Amino acid sequence: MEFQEAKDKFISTWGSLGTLWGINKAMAQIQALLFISTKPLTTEEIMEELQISRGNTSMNVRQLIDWGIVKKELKAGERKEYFSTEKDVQELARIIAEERSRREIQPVIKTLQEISSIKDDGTKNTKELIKQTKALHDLATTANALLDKAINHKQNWVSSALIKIIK
Amino acid sequence: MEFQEAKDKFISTWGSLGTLWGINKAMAQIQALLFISTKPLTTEEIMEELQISRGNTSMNVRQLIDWGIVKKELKAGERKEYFSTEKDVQELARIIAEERSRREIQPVIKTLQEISSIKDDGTKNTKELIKQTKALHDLATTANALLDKAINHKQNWVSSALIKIIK
DNA sequence: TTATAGTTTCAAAAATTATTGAAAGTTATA
DNA sequence: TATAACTTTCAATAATTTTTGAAACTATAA
Repeated sequence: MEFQEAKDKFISTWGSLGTLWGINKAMAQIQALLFISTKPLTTEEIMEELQISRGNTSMNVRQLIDWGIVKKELKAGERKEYFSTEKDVQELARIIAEERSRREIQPVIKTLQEISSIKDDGTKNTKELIKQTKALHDLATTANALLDKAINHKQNWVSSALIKIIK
Repeated sequence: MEFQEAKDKFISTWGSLGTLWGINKAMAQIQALLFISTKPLTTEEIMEELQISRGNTSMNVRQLIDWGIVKKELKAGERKEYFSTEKDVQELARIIAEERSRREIQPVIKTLQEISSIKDDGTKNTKELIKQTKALHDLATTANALLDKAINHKQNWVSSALIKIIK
């Protein structure tokens, strides 16, 4: 496998993974491109490399900035904006986990909480609904706390968590 | 909030969560419906409750069975098939985590492994590609091992893992 | 067998989501 | 303040994904 092939494969693998995570293809591909780039890139360069339109590039770069994964860099004496991504995988994982918790897990926990607090009218169906949503609420809360704890141990959390559990 | 409203809210919350996980809406809603049902349901009942077509119901129930989340039940003297889902949240989480690992994480690990093993031709770009894909490969491998360890501690893994890490 | 009660399949339609591209907007500098 | 260089917006279009529904299929019982 040559460099170009490997690079394309990396970008497309990351791109399709993104879809699975609720991140769109272009957004994931831009991040992938920046992740293996040796220097910050301009909108033009991203468009050229990924063969996507200016509008698409602009919108998705903004979203990556929103997520806190991509940073804008300005070069002295140049009008163009240069973009670069977080290069440290641990930090990248931390940011993604945190955003996902905030955007997805926490709202669900809140809803489960609301549902599980409905008035128990004594019927079998209501009892089952309360019981099962409570169980999910507890699971989600615990899993989220675990994730939260993990992502706040900035350095090497995965390895240290692993060691603790495995042994 | 009354029972019916709570029930609808639960089904739609679970449905939209599913989308985020690469599971389609109907599939997630069927699972949600079964999860709070006090008895196994037939195709007819599912169609009726969720207002979806017969074909849609059939295909998505099959997928849930494939995932190992839903089981078919036959009643003596009846031709109809009844469906029920795993009711224990811990076990449900275990199955979902395991399936996601198998379907998504493991193939990506394999691809990252392939990409990071390309021949180093000494150029800066190749070196960066190798370095970054290796780093991702290591992270994914470790995270996956952690998940694997966790899901194989059938009982109460989340809580016990949490206790170990928090203290 | 044949009728009946059920399930599955799949091409077409509908719904959703992503992408384009050109116009509008912004900002730096001459 | 005018122009050039660049970015953003957004309605229209394209691509993708989901859903439908009717025909094909399967199994049981009379």
